[in-house]
Amino acid sequence: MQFEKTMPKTKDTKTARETYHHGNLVEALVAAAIAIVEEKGVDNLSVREVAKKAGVSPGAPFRHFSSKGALLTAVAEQAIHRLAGSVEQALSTLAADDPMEQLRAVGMGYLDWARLNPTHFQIISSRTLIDFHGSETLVSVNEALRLLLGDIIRRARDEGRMKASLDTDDVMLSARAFVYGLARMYIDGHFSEWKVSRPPEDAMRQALDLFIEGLRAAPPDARR
Amino acid sequence: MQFEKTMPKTKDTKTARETYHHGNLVEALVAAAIAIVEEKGVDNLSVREVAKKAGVSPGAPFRHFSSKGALLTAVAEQAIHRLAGSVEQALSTLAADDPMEQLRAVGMGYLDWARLNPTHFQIISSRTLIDFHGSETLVSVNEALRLLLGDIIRRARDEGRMKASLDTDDVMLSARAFVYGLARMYIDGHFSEWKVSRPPEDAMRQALDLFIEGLRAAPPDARR
DNA sequence: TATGCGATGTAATCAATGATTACATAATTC
DNA sequence: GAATTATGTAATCATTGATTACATCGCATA
Repeated sequence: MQFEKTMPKTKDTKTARETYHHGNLVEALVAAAIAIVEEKGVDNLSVREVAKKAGVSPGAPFRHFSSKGALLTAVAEQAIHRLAGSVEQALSTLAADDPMEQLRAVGMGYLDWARLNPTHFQIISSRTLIDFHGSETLVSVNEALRLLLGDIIRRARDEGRMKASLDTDDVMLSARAFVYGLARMYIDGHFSEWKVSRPPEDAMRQALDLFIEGLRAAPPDARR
Repeated sequence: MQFEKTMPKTKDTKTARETYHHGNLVEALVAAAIAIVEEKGVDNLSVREVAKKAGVSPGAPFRHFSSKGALLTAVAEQAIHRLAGSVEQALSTLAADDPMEQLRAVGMGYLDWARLNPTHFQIISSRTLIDFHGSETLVSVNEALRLLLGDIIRRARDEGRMKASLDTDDVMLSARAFVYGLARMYIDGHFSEWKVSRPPEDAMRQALDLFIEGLRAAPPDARR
């Protein structure tokens, strides 16, 4: 949580910290970075300000993070766990064991998190701000989510709930592209240009439903 | 005279200048910015380097562009025209007057251009790098593309080629999100993580087909 | 408990960059 | 040909990421 040194300082050239050593600077830096990023966006984040917010000198963060990117990567690692949590949570609320419903839940869990955590979504989606492939955490959590999606799609197909003509890999890529595109359109500020007047979450849900309906197999007794 | 030493002797670059005034600095700056952006990415573009490439002092660009963003906006204005051209070109190659085919053509025109012009796509998609809404050109060309898509979708629906249950606005948003997501996944470097082993253009075409098939109405005599 | 060494933070500094201002020079207009 | 405007230069500033030399702490070990 917060430290007492963030309180108004009586002497501004020295920090109000009692000890020379911070105690837990790594966590404090990540927390400060998150706060700043949420307040002013990723583009307006400087290591100096992070250091200032944590109450240390401008060079201190570099003892723990070799670069600004490394600091943001730590932020991303925390973020992707929360994204995965949002997806799992959405899945867990389902009553029936229906793969098409699971597909929808995964999509909405992803979209909800992106909508509510736009700057974090931006960070974990970037491959220039952070060192994605250099982070075991980022790679593995991302892969777990991908495999989860693959399992659901495969099951939907095997159970005849999805068009048999569809290839699993194609559906995986398409589904990911679709939610990624929706999330990024929202975050990048394209919704206004596309006259999305409804609340974003409604528009996203409606669009997701449209996509999923396009995958669905006709019910077996649909002939007349 | 100072500027003589800034001129590369016997060099073939077009940055050499004999006169104090450049002559056409605005165009030269945009061209230089494009070259640098394509070579080193948007993130590594500095106004200084643009100025250097154009053979002028670091401050000169600010006589013509009030900020780095204004310069990039000019680049974006040129880019969006080329994007629109790619879409129109794709449409013009169609033989039959089939709205579903037109939908596919628009999508592929968009995706092809994004794939072949990744950094330009990034620029025109950004709302922080450039002043999108402050540019009449960007807004109007974007809107024209949106209206074009709307017309095609409406016609597909009216002609019974698309599921009657679908709302035009929903299809528009979904279609845009889908191609935007594909393009950004590719440009942001997500394809490798999603095990897209085929050539990107093939994967994109396959995915686009999948999406469009999901919209298509069953042929009237499809019952058995 | 004393001490020595590695870990952690500070201060000073560098280079790159976006941007501003005062000034110099060219081009244009009358 | 002089005055005016447009255009480019030079100098400078503030911010920032990053490095280095140094100060300080605190923990392990004897």
